[in-house]
This record gives sequence, C-alpha cells and structure tokens, in this order.
Amino acid sequence: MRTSDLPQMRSLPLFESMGESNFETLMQAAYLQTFPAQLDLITEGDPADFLYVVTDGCVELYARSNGRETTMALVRPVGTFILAAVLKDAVYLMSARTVQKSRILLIPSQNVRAAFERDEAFARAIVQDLAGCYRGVVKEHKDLKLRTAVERLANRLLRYHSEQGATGSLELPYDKRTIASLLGMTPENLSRAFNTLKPYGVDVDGAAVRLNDLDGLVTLAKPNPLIDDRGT
Amino acid sequence: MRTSDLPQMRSLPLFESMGESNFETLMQAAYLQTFPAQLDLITEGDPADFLYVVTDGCVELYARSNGRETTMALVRPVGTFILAAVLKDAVYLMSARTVQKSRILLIPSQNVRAAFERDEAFARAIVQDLAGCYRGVVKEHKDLKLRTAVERLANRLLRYHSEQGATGSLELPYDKRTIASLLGMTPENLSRAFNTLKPYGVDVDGAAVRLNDLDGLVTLAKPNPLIDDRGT
DNA sequence: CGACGATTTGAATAGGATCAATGGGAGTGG
DNA sequence: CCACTCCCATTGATCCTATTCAAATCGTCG
Repeated sequence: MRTSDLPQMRSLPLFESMGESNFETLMQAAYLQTFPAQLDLITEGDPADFLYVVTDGCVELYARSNGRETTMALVRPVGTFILAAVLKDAVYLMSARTVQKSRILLIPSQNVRAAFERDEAFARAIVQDLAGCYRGVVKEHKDLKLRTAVERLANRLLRYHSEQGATGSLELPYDKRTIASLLGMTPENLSRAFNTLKPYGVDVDGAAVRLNDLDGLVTLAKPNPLIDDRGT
Repeated sequence: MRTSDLPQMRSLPLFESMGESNFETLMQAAYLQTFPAQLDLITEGDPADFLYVVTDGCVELYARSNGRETTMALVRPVGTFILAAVLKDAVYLMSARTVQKSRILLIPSQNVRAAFERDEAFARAIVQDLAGCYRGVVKEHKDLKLRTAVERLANRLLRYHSEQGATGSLELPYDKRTIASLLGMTPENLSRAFNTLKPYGVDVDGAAVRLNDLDGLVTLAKPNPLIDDRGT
C-alpha cells in the first residue's frame, strides 16, 4: 500500500481507535487495490484468506445453489464483508463481485486475527461491525418472511427516499435486476410490483422514482423500524 | 445464583477460558432461573437489558410485523440469544418465548459489556459465538431465497437425520406448526410438502419420520454444506 | 445504423396461501 | 372408563401471488 493512502485508512471507523503500531503492522500486510466493474472477488466455499473493506465503489454479495443465484447484500463505503468467515477461519458463505469500479482494502485473515488478539480497541470495533452485520441479515430475513413482494418494494423505496433526503423523489441505486434479486423476486415481478404501486403515487422513469403520495405509500408499506431502519 | 450452579456455568464454552475474578463478578450480577413452557421472555423493540444463555430446555425466537408472525430460530443448550443487541446496546430485533420448561441464565447487558472490555478470553468467546450466529442467519436466508418449500423440508429432514445419528429414522424436534413457520411456510403447506416427499421414501407418523430412500431424497434435496452444515 | 442487454408486457403455469371442514389424539371432568 | 373438548394436523377447494416462457420495446454503445 502506498504511504499516501495510510491516513485515509486510518480514519476509517474500524481502525481509528486502534494503537498506532498495531495499525502499521496491519497495513504493512494489507493491499489497497482498485478493481474494475463486474470482477469476481471471491467465491463461496473458498477459505477466507482476506478481510475486505470497500473504500470506494460498490460490491455485491451473492450466493448460488442448485442453478439459482440471489443477491444477498450490497456493500458500499465504508463497509466490510466476510468478517465472520475471517474471524472463524472458515470458508466464505457468499461470493462477491464489484458492481462498479471499486477500491478495496484486502487484509490477510491471519493479520486480522492477530490484530484482534493484540489490540483491544480494534477488537471492539470489529465486534460492533459484526454485530451490525448480524442485525442487518436478521432484518433482511424478517423482511422476506413477513412481507409480500409489493410490501418489500414499497418499504425499500421509502428507505431509499429517506436516505436520499426525503425530497419526494429518489434514484434507484442499482440495476432493477439487482434490486429484484435483493428483494427476492424476479425482474418481471419487480416490474409488476412497480405497476401495483402506481395507484399509490409511485412513478418510475428508468432509475428515477417520484413518490407523489407518501402517506398512501406509507399506509400500504407499514414500515417497521425493526426491519427497515439501518444502524440501530 | 446459587453457588452450586457455578461450576456448571463455568464449564460453558462462553465462560470456560475467562479469568476467574471476571467470571465471579459476572456471575454475581447474573440470574439463573427456570421458566415454564410457553412463557414470553422478551419482546422485540424492548431495550436489551440482559444477555440470555439457555442451559436447559428450548427457546423460540420469533418476530412479528403487520399481523404476521414467523419463527426465526430455536435455541437449545448451550446457546445464547440476543447477543448482538446486548453488544450494541440496542433494542431486541426478535421476541423470545420458552418452548419447554427451560433453565436460563440472565446476565445484565452492562456486565456483559464490562466483562467484554476487561477480559480478552471472554471477548474472543463472544466474538466466536456472534460470528457463528451471523453465519447461521446467512444460511437461513440463503435457504429461503434459493430453495422451494419442498427442498427446504427435504434438507431439514436430512439435517435432523444426521444430527440424530443417521439411523434411517428421525424424530421431529418441534411441533409441525413450528417447523412450518421456521421453514417459512404454512402448516397446510408443510403437510402437502410431506406428501410430496412420500414418493422419495419419507414416511411420517406423528413426530416420527422414516427415510426409506436416502439416495432419492438426497438427489431431490441437493444438500449444500454452505447452507445446511452447522458450525462451519 | 445495427446489435446487444435491460426492461416491460402478455399468457400460461406453478407454487403457495387462505378458507372451510374433517380427522385424531391428549387432557379434563363426569 | 367414557364422553367431551380443545388443539393440532390433514385434506379439499379455491384464490392469489409469483415464476416461467415468449415476445416486444427501449436505450445505449460501438
């Protein structure tokens, strides 16, 4: 890694409170690389050799079984992925590929575990991150088990809307096919779900979405902070 | 907690490697209680006051939204629940109730966090447990998104079968309604799924299940270690 | 302009949910 | 011991949701 990148890495929540020498040791072992879009980074089943930290761009976590494939999550800066596999020294449960050109920090698993043992502040940060990931999946799981496809879409739109400043309109942050897979439906069904939401003031034009009847949409969606709120 | 219970608690994986004085402090603050069946222990949305450790019996984690309810997981000895909420000092994402009469250790959240800060071995054990929980939910989520109801049931039967010694028959460990909810389907649909599996040698009599055509069932189920194997 | 991929739409099908009714123990009280 | 009740599980019928397959449309990029 180039010395000029160190300060930026140092300011990441994961590293900011760790001891200086431990940080330096960790970074000496790490690689900061830029990958093009649509590049496969890891494959589920492989041993966890690195912890990944997305510092720029976007990474899709996905999984396959039988002939099927589904998007599990999308990781944006500054997010880690595959943390649990690294800590358990186990195989990856998910595959990962870049969505866009992305800058990613790779830290060898052994070094992560060593730093975890040695540096208490780092251990605490790791645990907070991991606990956050855990709660994120639990919410996704509740979303899928307790809601219909239309409700999932409605709530997702409300989430993007508030994340983007609640201006009455929003931009879909990913391809519709990706959003469909993330929400656990086919692209065709997503299209139909958007049509179902049209009477609730949802107007779609490409990636641009206008919400013309927020109250109506909220009544339909019945958002639940224990599913929809991030970071709680 | 009674002094006579201490050695047993001490031998739990979560506590066995922690420092003696830290362990004693933690246990002085903790409660070991026996609860009857079908008792509500916690409700989602409540602040995380305690970490729960199931030492005997069985606890169901479930969640509600709109009018719907679903089983998220079942915790048997020795398992913890609500660990992430405790570490993040956040509200519970799931409710919990006893399935059977159960003996449960309750440790105040503050003390868990304090011990986590002070005792490195405990912190390591906590992290292993949390990482295991995380991977568990990821597997559940993959199961639900990548498989049909019949496939989920077939794989679940194979799992119980191998957990119970692979003798050719198995006992369903929970009510069928609970298993249905855990697998993300209605009781009616579970019944029909069992019928669908009959041609594959699955004979059901109450909670007793015989698998008369393991190869056939495996061919249908296509088990995947990255979904079905526990503890990896 | 032409090709390709993404999205949308339509039609048919399958998978699962709902509603209603029946069968079958386990437990209760006579 | 038996009748009764209650709850769980099963079955049937129907409805609704979502998937599949096919085709058309749209936009982008070379």
